[in-house]
Amino acid sequence: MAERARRIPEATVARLPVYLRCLLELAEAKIATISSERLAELAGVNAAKVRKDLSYLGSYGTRGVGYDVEYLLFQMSRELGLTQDWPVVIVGVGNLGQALANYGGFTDRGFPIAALVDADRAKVGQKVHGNVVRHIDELPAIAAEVGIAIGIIATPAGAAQEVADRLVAAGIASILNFAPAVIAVPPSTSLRKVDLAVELQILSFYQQRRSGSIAVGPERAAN
Amino acid sequence: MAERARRIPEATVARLPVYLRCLLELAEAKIATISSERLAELAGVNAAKVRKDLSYLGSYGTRGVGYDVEYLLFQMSRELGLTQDWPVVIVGVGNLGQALANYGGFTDRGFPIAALVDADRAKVGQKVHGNVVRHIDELPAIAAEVGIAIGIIATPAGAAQEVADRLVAAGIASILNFAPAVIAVPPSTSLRKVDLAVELQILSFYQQRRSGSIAVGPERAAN
DNA sequence: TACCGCACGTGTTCACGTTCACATGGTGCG
DNA sequence: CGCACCATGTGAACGTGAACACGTGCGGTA
Repeated sequence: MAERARRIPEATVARLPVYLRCLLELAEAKIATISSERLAELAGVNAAKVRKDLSYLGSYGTRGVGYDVEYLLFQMSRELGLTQDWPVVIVGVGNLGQALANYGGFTDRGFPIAALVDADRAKVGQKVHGNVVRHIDELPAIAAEVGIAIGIIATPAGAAQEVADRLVAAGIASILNFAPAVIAVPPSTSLRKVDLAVELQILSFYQQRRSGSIAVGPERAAN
Repeated sequence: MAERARRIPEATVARLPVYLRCLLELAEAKIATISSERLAELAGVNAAKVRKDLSYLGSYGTRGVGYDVEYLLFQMSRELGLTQDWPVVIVGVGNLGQALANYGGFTDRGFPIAALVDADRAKVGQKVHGNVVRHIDELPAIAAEVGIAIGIIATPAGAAQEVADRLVAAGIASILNFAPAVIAVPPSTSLRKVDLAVELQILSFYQQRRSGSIAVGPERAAN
């Protein structure tokens, strides 16, 4: 609602949720104030980066003192859009899809699983973690019913692009892709991907290097 | 074995597995030769980046023609260390751990699940996807038995750091962390993380921006 | 009320990765 | 045998993000 015109670098956006989690832990431990140095330690980055990242949100710290945990939590939640729930639909009720549905960590953090859909009519009607599986053809109807914000693709690679197209057509503008495939979406849609095989292959690369010759490696995760 | 002294940028390493997957598809379709432009399209990047990335591996292309799919596949597999299997241990046999064990996609791609361990003795002895769950205290013994290369942390956040310490102590130098927690490892250890909640919160940020004011968003995933 | 110390906020410097544009050299045709 | 075409490989420009260092302002103390 305010004049939120300031641009936040993508790299910073990716770190905000990590800070948020640290702040939640601090709040739970009844710690009222935190310095950039200490927060940096918890988040596994350096202090200068923390200060710069937080400065994009506004000047919420107090010089000579640090940041008020509760206040920063509030501001950050607001900025990340976590003051409201964002209903999620999971497409694909195979191994991964079911695991995600059963995970539970989503609903807790403001991402309730509003629907499960699958292309296989044999799976339609099954109950997974309290949700009935519906057919993917119903996607537009479901999206309209409950205002679904985010679609999670948990299908085999071959189906991923078509599912993405359907999600976009249903008006869903945020997609998280678990399928091992590159998919294209319009510029107005946000797309993120999680590919387990890719992660393992990256680890394999450095492992290989370590065994083969003089040690070279990335010490820190680069998400 | 060779004088593999050239340094490959981390960003490039993260893209190699994607190229690899595209090449596998091409090989399956009996396509013998591929241009950087076409490969770029498949991988969802631009052609210049493809050429630069591939040039780090060596000069494996032919000017005026393109890249030989089979040959490039071979060279890339070698570079990524995929000519051998890398046994994996999954720590934590909860929802996520079981899903990963059942997934199957790992073994196919050269990352056989060699062991499952958990701290909960009630779970020890259970069978998951053909593997018997063993106690985490046995980790050093298991690691020595089969040469385990990679450890996957699928525990709750609270246990993650201790598990990481134990993996490192057992001589495992590559870790993939699914727990929603920041963990520290020695510089000689490779660490990558996958955090589902973080991914959703990043999507939430852009979704929020889109609803609130003039549309701003990252069109492409940035892994 | 004035001074001192401390931690934030930020302008600057530096390194990395991306993009561009073109020289290079291989292929095939006439 | 030579020429024209074409896609690779790469140096250089550009942009973004990381690291640094210091100015700034607030709180505490005497």
